Amino acid sequence: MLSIGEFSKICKVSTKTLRYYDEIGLLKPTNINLENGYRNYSIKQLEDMLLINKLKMYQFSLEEIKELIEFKDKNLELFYTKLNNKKAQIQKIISDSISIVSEIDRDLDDVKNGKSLNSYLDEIKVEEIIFPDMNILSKRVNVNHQDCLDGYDKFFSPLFNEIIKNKWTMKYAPMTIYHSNEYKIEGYDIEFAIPLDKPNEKTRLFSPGMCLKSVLKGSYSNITSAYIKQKQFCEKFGYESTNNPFDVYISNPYKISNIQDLITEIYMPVKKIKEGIIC
Amino acid sequence: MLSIGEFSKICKVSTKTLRYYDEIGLLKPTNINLENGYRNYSIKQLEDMLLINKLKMYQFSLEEIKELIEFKDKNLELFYTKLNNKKAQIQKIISDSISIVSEIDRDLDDVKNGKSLNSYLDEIKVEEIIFPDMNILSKRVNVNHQDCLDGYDKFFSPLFNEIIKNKWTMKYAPMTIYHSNEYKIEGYDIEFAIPLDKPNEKTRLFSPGMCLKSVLKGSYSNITSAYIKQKQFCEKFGYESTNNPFDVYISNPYKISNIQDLITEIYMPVKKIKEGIIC
DNA sequence: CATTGACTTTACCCTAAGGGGAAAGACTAT
DNA sequence: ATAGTCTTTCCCCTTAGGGTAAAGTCAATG
Repeated sequence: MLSIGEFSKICKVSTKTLRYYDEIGLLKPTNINLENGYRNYSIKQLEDMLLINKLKMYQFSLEEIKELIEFKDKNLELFYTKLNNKKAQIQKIISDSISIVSEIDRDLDDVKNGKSLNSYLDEIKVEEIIFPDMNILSKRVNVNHQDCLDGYDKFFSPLFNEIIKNKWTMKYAPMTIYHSNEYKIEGYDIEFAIPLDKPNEKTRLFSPGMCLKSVLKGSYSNITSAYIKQKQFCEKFGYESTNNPFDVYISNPYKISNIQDLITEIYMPVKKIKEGIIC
Repeated sequence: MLSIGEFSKICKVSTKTLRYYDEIGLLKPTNINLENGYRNYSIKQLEDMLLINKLKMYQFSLEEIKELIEFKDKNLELFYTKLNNKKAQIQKIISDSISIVSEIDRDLDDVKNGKSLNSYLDEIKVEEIIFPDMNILSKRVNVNHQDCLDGYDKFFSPLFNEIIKNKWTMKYAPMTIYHSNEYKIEGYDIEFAIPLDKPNEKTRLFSPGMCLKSVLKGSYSNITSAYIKQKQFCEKFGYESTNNPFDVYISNPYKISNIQDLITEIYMPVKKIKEGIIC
């Protein structure tokens, strides 16, 4: 039997940690002295601790490790699957980290050349246009964060299927209209819409009128940059936003191999509030 | 001027987050309505938020981001340095993650073959020996976690220098004797020692006597495995630890390119408490 | 003018994995 | 008996906000 101090010394784990693992039921000492409350660990538990440390290194949470240890002896297949999933997660971290490093490299270059880190904003252009009226077939959905990561394909698919079934004809690229007023973790209220050539009983008229338009190339994650440029444009030239913004997906993300080739149009319906301000 | 909700919508940042950034002083609204306490943000602050999000993606803490934003305009060099350091940190994460993936691969293989995840323990052998008495030149240091990661070179160097200066002769490989009784975050009490061929006024006699010995190949991070095997050996064959464990660094880590080639001997001074138990 | 619904405010409690420290009891050696 | 070490429980702290509640505010509607 080992005292908590001896156990700690051998495993190089603090006594604080051991008491915490006892508390959450991850590694309970084999016996506890009833007289003084001292924890006693068995030699066998050293190996348990070794496994816990290994799984911790693999970035499992303590909750997951608790489950895994239960499954280790009962359900080896599940154990294998979980380990495999974790491997995929870490591989994703690797690829994400590689992207981040290359983005930092671009920024380092900018700093060296005396440019601002936000200088890429200058590449986003804003223009005023009149968006033509459209008859759209649409569906409003509450979209959560995971859905955003998965892509919008699953929300557009039913609409595409209905169009094919009824032999309707698309007139323009698919779009999303943002009805949420605020960013919240639980999700956005998004209308997925496809413009058709003729109205029918399932369509509604979409008539945003005067809009600011920006063209976004590459990942959607830069979309806020376009919003910001449009807001700056509004302030500078005296426009005011009148309605919900919407996006048009010019290129189909599923037919494009390089994310840099993605093209999305960002629209913000506006009205003029001041005339003749030119900067 | 933008209300917190408008600002949130454009930047895709929750109002909760904006209030928190106000609280910690990271992004204070340009003005606050004195009558109702409403926060008002300027269009210019949208870009500040964009920068904050970028730096957050780079895994800077909010505290660091606060500093960085202050330095951005004053001290561009420091900004550049911090960005570069972060890049190095992320590259370290990448290389660590790659090691972890390959280790998971080994484990997946083990699971497939029906082996335990701790099966590598079987490769660590334990034997009983009598460790010869040594005259050691030593220095006791309180070593913290960062020192461990940096390597022990900086603690051995002064000893080597003294040996060279006095033209003494080394008799055996350098070693570390562990005096700490517990693993703590603030550090270990470690004695760095080099055995000399002859005693002198600076040396002390190191006489551990009967020891259990294991040979560890590869990274020191597996050292606890050796401790555990020795503890198991004690229990099985009736030994008891009598003194502080120590390690001998057979191969010089600075002359070895592949970490797998590292050889360290792990010793635990013991006495026999039971005889003739063979399993 | 009153009401309704949307928006905003502050305030309080919660997260994961322990770390730090205090106060009190327990053990061992002198 | 006393000192020094070990161990116990208890309470507060960390990051970057999320969840919820109660209360005040705003704009639009009846």
